[in-house]
Amino acid sequence: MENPEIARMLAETADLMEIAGEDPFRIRSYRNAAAAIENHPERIVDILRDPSRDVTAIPGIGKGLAAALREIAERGSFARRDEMLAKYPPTALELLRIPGVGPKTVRALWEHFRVSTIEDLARLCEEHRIRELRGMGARTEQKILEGIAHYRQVAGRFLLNHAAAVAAELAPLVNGTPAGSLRRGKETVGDLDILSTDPGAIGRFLAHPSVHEVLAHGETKASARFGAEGLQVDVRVIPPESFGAALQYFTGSRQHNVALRQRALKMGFTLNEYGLFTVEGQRRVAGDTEEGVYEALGLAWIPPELRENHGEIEAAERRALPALIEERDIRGDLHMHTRESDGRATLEEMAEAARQRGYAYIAITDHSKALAMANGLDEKRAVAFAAEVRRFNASGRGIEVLSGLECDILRDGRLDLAEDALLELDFVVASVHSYMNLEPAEMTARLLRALESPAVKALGHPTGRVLLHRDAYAYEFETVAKEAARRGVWLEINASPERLDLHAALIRRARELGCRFVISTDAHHPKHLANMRYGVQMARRGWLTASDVVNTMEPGALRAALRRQA
DNA sequence: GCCGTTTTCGGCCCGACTGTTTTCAGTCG
Repeated sequence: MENPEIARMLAETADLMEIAGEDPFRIRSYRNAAAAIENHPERIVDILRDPSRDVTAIPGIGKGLAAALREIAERGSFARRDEMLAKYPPTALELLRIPGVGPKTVRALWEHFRVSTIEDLARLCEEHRIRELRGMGARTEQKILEGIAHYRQVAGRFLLNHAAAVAAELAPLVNGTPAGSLRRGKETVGDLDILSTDPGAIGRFLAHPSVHEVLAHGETKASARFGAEGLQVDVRVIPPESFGAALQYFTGSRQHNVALRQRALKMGFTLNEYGLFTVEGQRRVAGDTEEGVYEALGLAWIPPELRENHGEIEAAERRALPALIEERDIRGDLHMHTRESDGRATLEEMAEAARQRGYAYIAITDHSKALAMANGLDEKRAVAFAAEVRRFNASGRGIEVLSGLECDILRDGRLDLAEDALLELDFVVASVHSYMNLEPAEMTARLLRALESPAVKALGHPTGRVLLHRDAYAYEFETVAKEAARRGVWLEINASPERLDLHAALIRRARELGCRFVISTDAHHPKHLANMRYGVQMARRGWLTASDVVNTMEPGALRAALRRQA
């Protein structure tokens, strides 16, 4: 059993215990243990198997949880979990994912109505029976229905990093290439397409232990759900002479392909997943490589991230596609957290992980005090932290650390910390974490006011969206982007797979308005630094080149740019 | 449940909003 699976088991048990109304501190222990295990570099089952090792050496694992872990390793579950599952059906966990529905509501639904599925809950709301519960009224029924609608809208879609992880496991197994929205770097993925020319691909795919619920199984295509999360994966076997055409076809997008096929017809060709053929005589013109298909259509090869029919075909015809930024252009990461607030590693550990990635610099940007739940820094701690960073840099560790802060933007647009303290720091990214449903005009004014401070160098996760969970907050993006450009405040492209904020369309628009960008992972753990690839992909989808992105600069140039901003 | 003791108990981040209440419970971050 792998660590993420163990972690999920503990977290689900914690959710069920919360529904049961058990001691909140005990529940937190389960959640802490789940987080510790999820992020642990070694397999927990290996540690358990080794008599010279002690699993309680992991912070957050004590005697009780160690016993539970041994039980999980032995039989795939543990007593507390079994007990909880005897009390509440597993479908109750899904109800918790509806915005506005929490553990107390789930418990009341089960005790009063024996309801634990989304379908039944929706019916109760429609029949106005929720109001039979104490403290619930018509407005609550309406809110729950809205929450269910939102949940259904995002159900069945997966975050980019999840699809990428599945692809990384399956593609080598089937000698395949991932296509589809994953290859285009779209922020969420509905299903995963993998193309292969290996006739044995389908057999090996279906034999994988995490493959279940086979939806289709033929000579050239198999379709199945993968893993506990159930991402649908399609594996297709393609004749080698058609591989390029198939890769093009299955990468999409649909709009891009439609435009490409129209172009082919005008040129006397017909394009499908098997190749590019002459209309007269069906003679094969291209198909073994993607480059060949585009070339035969008079186009430069188009990077997958641009294939949305948003002008890329015209640019490819003029040979005027931008030289898109690449991950290797990135020289540092300017947004990350440590244990000082809600991160899980130390300054030293984050810096070392960044150095191993080949970065020249990072900024440590812990939260500010308004985020009390994250143990955010006040002025005194922020200034002390800057001194600590100076000491670190003086010790010569092969990477330059900038002292920074992710400073909360308060409701009225003021910054959470006093300006003189902020000006002691090298890099301040200002972010909204509260009051996210203000009226658009008020939110716009709030952001404009935050941009006024000379201490603010960047605007963090500028729209506040959380993928599959929460929409962007409403404000006049154009107005704010223009002001950011005028003041030289950079817009963050937050590379966390849960956010990917800004998205492509806004990046492109902001660039037209003169903005510059910083791509940042918002890492809370060393392993999150690897999420940079998703931010770069989002920047590519926004047509950015390396010169649009400030953290492609060498350290000296970046320092100079930061001074100019002040 | 874990942890760190002032070492076997007591503390463990908390403030604000919403919808329902008439003093508060539930949810969220």
